[in-house]
Amino acid sequence: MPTARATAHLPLVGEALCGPPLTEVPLSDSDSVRLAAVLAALADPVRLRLISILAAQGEVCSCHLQEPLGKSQPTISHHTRVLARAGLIEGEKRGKWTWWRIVPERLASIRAALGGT
Amino acid sequence: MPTARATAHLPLVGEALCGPPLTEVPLSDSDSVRLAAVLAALADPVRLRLISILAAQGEVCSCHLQEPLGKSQPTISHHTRVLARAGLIEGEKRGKWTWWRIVPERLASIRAALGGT
DNA sequence: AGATCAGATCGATGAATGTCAATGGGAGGT
DNA sequence: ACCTCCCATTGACATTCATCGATCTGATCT
Repeated sequence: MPTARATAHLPLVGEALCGPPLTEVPLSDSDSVRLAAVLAALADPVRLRLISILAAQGEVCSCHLQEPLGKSQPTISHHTRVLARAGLIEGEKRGKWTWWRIVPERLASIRAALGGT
Repeated sequence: MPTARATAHLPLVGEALCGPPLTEVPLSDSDSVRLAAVLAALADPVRLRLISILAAQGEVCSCHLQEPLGKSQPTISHHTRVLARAGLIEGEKRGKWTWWRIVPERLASIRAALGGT
C-alpha cells in the first residue's frame, strides 16, 4: 500500500445545490447522490438541446420544442418533466400552452459544485 | 402557436470540450451527444465521490479507493475506466500500482460548457 | 521458477432509462 | 353542447448501465 500526497483542493458541492460547502472531502453519500441526480438530468443530448433552445429563446412552449428536437410529443413531455424535477427548468401554464424557461441559478449551482470559483 | 421572445444567451459548449464556442443555438446533434457523454460519466454517486477523493488527495492508487467507496474491485476498475474515457481523470502505472489523478482542465471545460464565464 | 498481489476483463443479472403508440384531461373556440 | 388543440400519463419495449464473482494479465518478491 503506497502513500498518497495531498495537493489541490477541488470542492465538488456548492451551497445552493447540496447544502453548505463541504470542507472535508470526500463527498458524503447523500450529497453525491443528490449531485449525481441533477447531473443525470443534464446528461442527455435531447435535454441539452432543449435547454439550449430555452437559453436562446428565453421562454418557449412545448409545441415549439417538438419540431427542432425531432422527438414525439410524449418524449418531449418526458424530458421537460425530468428537467423540471431536477430544478433546471420551470414550466408555467398560460391558457392552453405551457411555457418553459431555464432556472439559471440551478445551472450556476452545478458549475459551483463542479469546482467553479 | 404562440410566439416566443428572445432574452438571454446561455452558451452550452466550450471550446476545450466540443470545438469552437457555438454562436447559434440550439446545440448541434454531435455537440450535444459529446457533452451528454461527459456529463453521464460524471452523473454517478460513486464516480463523484471518487473524483472528490482524487481532488483532496491529489494522486491516489486504486487500492486506496476500494475501501472509502465501499465497492468491489471490479466495480472500482469500471468507474475509473469510465472517468478516464471521459477525460476526467488520468491513470499512470508505476510499478504494481496505478495512480489516478484529476484532469482539472476537463472539469473546467464542463463548467464553461454549462454557461460559465 | 513459483508464489503473491494489483488491477483489468469477461459474463451474468437486476435496475434504470429513452422512446413511442394509445389514452386521458383540461382549456378554448364555435 | 360539441369539437379541437395542447400536453400529461400510461404501458410496453429495447437499450444501457451498475454491480459483482470468476478469471486473466503483469509486475514484484523470495
